[in-house]
Formats: sequence, structure tokens, C-alpha cells
Amino acid sequence: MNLKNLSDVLGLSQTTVSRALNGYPEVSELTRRRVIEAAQRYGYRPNPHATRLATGRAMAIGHVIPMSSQNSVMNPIFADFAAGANETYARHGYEMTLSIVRDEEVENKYRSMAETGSVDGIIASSPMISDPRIEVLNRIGLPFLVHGRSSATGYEYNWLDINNFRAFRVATEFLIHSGHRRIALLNGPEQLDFAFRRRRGYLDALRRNGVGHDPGLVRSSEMTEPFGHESVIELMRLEEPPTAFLTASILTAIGARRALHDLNILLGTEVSLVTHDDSLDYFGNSGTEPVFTSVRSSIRAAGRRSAQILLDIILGQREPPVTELWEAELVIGKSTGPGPHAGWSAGTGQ
Amino acid sequence: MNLKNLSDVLGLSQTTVSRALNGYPEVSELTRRRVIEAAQRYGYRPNPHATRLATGRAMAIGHVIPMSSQNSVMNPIFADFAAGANETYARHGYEMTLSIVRDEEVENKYRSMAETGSVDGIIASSPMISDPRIEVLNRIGLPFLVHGRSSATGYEYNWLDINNFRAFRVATEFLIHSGHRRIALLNGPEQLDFAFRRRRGYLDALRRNGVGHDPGLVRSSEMTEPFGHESVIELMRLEEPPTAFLTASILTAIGARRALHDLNILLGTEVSLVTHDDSLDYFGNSGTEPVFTSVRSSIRAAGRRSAQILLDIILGQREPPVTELWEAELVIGKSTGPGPHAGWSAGTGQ
DNA sequence: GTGAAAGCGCTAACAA
DNA sequence: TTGTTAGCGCTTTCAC
Repeated sequence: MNLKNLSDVLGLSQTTVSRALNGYPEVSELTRRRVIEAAQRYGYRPNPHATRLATGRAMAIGHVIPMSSQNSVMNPIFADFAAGANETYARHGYEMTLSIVRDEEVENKYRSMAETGSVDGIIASSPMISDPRIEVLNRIGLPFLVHGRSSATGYEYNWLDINNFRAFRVATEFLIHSGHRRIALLNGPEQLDFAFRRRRGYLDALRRNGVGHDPGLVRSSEMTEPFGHESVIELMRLEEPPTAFLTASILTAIGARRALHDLNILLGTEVSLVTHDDSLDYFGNSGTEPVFTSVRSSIRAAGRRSAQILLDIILGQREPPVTELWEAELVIGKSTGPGPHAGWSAGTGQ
Repeated sequence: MNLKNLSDVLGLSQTTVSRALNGYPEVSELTRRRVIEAAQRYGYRPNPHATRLATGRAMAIGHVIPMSSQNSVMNPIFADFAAGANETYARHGYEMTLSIVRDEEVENKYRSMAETGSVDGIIASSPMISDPRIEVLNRIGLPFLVHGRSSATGYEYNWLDINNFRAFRVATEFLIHSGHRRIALLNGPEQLDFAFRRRRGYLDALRRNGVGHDPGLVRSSEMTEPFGHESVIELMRLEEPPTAFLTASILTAIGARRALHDLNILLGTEVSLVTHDDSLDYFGNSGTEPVFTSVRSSIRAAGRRSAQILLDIILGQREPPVTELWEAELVIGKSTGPGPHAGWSAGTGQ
């Protein structure tokens, strides 16, 4: 059943039927009812390819994943973000096109997507501090939104980011206020913007509170379990070992935790471990020591929101650049609780 | 630059140019050269929407992820599988459409994809032993391929699966030959077909080797770290605790490992731990005890292959049902090595 | 070996 | 408020 069939059945022109179905105002309510009813009855589904050809809109958003960031990308963060974005796309009749390409080919992929018009916009994730993708996308002229930021870029661009600076400042201050002075940071790769900001948040907390900074206590790498393990082993060998660890991912935290076990160090007594991830219910440091989490639901919400912003821009309902800084839903406590911890909400984001 | 422009420039008809570009035989070699050269020079890119409308092919494959399986799905397995599939799609000019929908809506999604023709085929992952999706897809008549199998389905369908039965039989036999008699299995959710087969492989190894089966040693759940932890704690409390653990995922193994630490049990001496995943380099049981892994590269290869099979079916180059059982690249050793362990390659798959 | 012309199913001026 | 008509850019018969 196509538009022609349907209009024949109704004794109307294709135009009118099309208008009725697409909510154009100049159709009488009566006609609209009839049309919609008939469309339903006959199970009419517009052919998306025809629509795309006629309108020039692809009705699709591209998510391009550089293969190198697969580790970081195909993690729960991507999953939740994508799930959220998908909800929004579906509601607006858009599709999500996923491309996983080698780093060298990202630019080509963008370019061919733009040239063939196979997507109407692009979402780029996990940018580096200085990420060439942003310049490329700017040059190409395809609407795009960055999940995260790229601090060292001279271009204007749309982004939605979590306030990693504040999240890690808060976590660090929590440890400081618990009496710690030597706090290690097991950070992600610091060419990634979010990791860079996390370190700054950590440093800011030290500075604000007059705690000296020992660069030897900061390590940065792919956020794997082995990294957490090795780091703890090495750091605990220092003359003045840290009394607390702040980690950037659950895998790293797990590795760190195991290393502490291996060293027979009592978690929550001799050393504190604080991390930044979800589902850490059982992970509580010996029952009394809190963990620090940012819940997955906020990532999903960020996905929804990012998709909405991009669609708004594409549909001309919003003037770029659009920028939104979200506060992570911080939970300082033994488990993922219902909301932000009241005592730690002070301070502005960055 | 569209087809008309290009043909004008060349002084040829659109027909000829189209034929030349699409490799039709009736074009003279000279013309073809000219056309291809000009296309390149002018950066001609066919409009995919027009092609789709004209041919009725969507040039896209849908991957539909039920939201409930997000845990299992948005894990490295999905990532690697998708990366592999993407390679193949790209080579054939296909796109990958990712939909993450609530369980109740999966059927609707399939149906609407079929009715609107927005994809030419579908890949379904991680099926349950009895998975309603397969019947639905059969009824809908959209080509599809299942990554995994659905044992209790009365329908014919195309699938590509890893031989989980054999993989877990081999792992179990390894433990038996190492002298273990009480081997615990920390399995995934057993309504999932792969988990079901893994248990059967485990049971088969016990039976073949005359080792008694204690159902109390088999546990099954979402493959999380807490599950591994709790299971070990509980099982080690038994009057006759296991002397070895076989786990189905790295997260579970990590949890199990930590529990053994918590209990002050020496891994590789008092208890063995064997798992089934990748990147376990540092995870080796105290240096002497092997781990058991199926490497991620084989998942990526499975993605490539699955995509190829589906495309072949769509293009009519292969008669369904196509079924392929792959042997996992097993590595019995301390780290992910180069290939299967020779001593354990006997026996047929299932 | 090449071309003319119809058509894929929809949208959007323009007319009425 | 509705209809006529001309595309969108490609593929594909059919004729030459």
C-alpha cells in the first residue's frame, strides 16, 4: 500500500493525503481524520527511501567510532549513551547509523557521509583535548554534536559534556576532608579531554585545600584492570605511599582493589579507594568507607539530550553553537543511591 | 555533481554512465574508462537515496538490541562483533543501523523495518534457548542471521555460532586432567543458548571422565563481578567446597578471584580458577596455573563472516539455511597466545 | 554498444 | 481546502 493506492481508495489526491499525514495545517479536520483512519486500516507505511529522495533529508544520524577508542567506546558509557540517543531518534523517526572505522579513515568517513548525504548529522564521542575531528567536521559542514569537549580547539562547535572537573574536585575534596593528604589519581589517558579535566579537578581540590601536590601520585593510562593493579603495587612501594586512591573507572578500581588485597592492605582502614562509575553496591570499602559514583542513568539522559540538541539544530529550531555542561549525578555513599550527596554540592563547574 | 551532470559532461546518456559505473558488461572498455575517470575527477557520488528508491534495496543491515540484554550486549563481544560486521558492510557499500529497543518492542521494530524496507536484513544476537524473535523474523520474511543458536526453535534459520559446548568441555577436561574432581561452574544466564551449551559441555566432560556431578556446584546468573564474588563465598562455605572454578566471563572471574583473596585462599595452589575471555595476560593464576581464553579476534572474525553470509543470502548467492559452527580460538596458557592449544583439540563440536 | 523514456514513491511549488 | 504537476537522482526495460 503506497501513497497512490491510499489516495485512490480515499478518492483524494496524493498531495492531500500526504499533507493530512504529515500534519500540514491546510487540511480540514474531517479529511485528516478520514485519511489517518484509512492509513491505519490499510497499514500504510510511507517508503522512507522515497521520502528521503524527495526531501533530501536522510533521517539518520551517524555515530562514527574510531577503532582505537573501542576500549573506551564500547563500554557501558557508549551503551547507555546510545540507548538514550536511540530513544530520541526513534521518537522523531530518525535512525542511528553506527560506523566503526580505523582512525585514519574517520575523516574520509565523515566526508563521504556528507557528500552522499547518508546522514543528516553526526555525534562524535570521547574527544581528545585537541581533536582533529572537530576541525574536519567544521570544514565539512555537516551538523554535529560532540559528547564531551575538545579544549584546545579554536572552532566553535556544539557539545554536551559532563562536568568532570567538578566531579573529580568533589571526590578529591571528600578524601581531603576525610583526612587524606597523599591522594593518588589513577586517571584515564590524558590526551582525552575528560581525563585532562578530571586531573584538573583533582589538582584544584588539592590547591584549594592547601594540600601539596606530588606529581608522582598521578598516573594515566587506558582504564584497564591491569593498570589499576600495577599502579597500586608501584605506588605503595614509594617511601611515602598514598593513603587514598581516586580512580577513573570501575575496571581500574577493581584492579586497584585486588592489588591492595595482594599487598594485604586493609581497604577503608589503611587506605581509601574512591572511584567514578556505577553499580558499585558490593564494592563498598569494608562497609564504612564510601565509594563515589556517577550513575549510568545520567549517561542515558545525556544521550537523549544530545540527540535532541542535534535534531533541533538540524531542524533549524536552535542556533548553534549549543553548549551544555551537565553535572554528573554524584553519589557519595556505599551504593548507588537516589541522588546527589547534599554536603558536596558547593562550587561551580568548569 | 549528479548522474545527469556527469553524463552531460561526457556527452553520454545517463544510462551508459550508470552502466559503466556499475560494471554492466555491455559497455565498451573505452567508454568505461572515460566514465570512471571523469567520475573520479568530478568527485561524483551517487545519491544513495535515489539508488535505494530505484532499486528497492535499503543497503543497510539492522542490528536490533533488546534493552534487557544491554549488559551482555554492549560488552566487548558486541563491540568486536560489530566492528567485524562493519568491515564487511563497508566493503559492500552497506550501512549498519543500530536500534536499541525495549524487549516488548523488538517485534514491532522488526515488523516496521520490514514494512518500510529500511533494512535488507537483520542480525540477531545472543538468542535464548527458545527465542521468540526467530519465529517473528521467520514470519516477517526479512532475511536474518542469528549470531548464536536457539536450540528449542522449530524453525529453520541462518546462524553462525561459536562452539561453546566444546570450549567448555575442553576447559573442564583440562581441570579434570589437572586432578580436580569438584569443579564449580559460574555460568551466564542459562535461558541464553550459549550458556546452556556451556553447561552441557561442562557436564559432558564430567560424564566422559567419570567425575560425579554435584548440581550444587553450578550457578548461573548475569555475568557480573558481584555474581562471581558471591558465588565463590557461598560455594567455599560448603562442607565439600570446590577445588576449581570455571567461569564464563572476565567480570565474573575477577569477582571470583577477589572472593578467593578475601577468603585467604591461595589461587593456583588450593584452588584453580579458569575463565573464558580475553586480555587475561596479567590474570594468570599465580604464574603457574593456566587460564583458558577465547580471544577477541575470533569474535571480530565471526562478525565479518556473519555479515558476509547475510549479504550473500540477500544477494541470492547462497541458499538458506546457512549454518556455521566455529571453533573458538582456545588458549590454554598464562596469556593470550597465538593459537589453539595443541593438546586439547580432540573431540567433535556440538 | 548506446540511448530514450518510464518509473521507483514521495514532496512541494503553484494553481484553482 | 484541494488538486495538478514537476521534480528528487537513480535504474531498467525496450528500442535502435
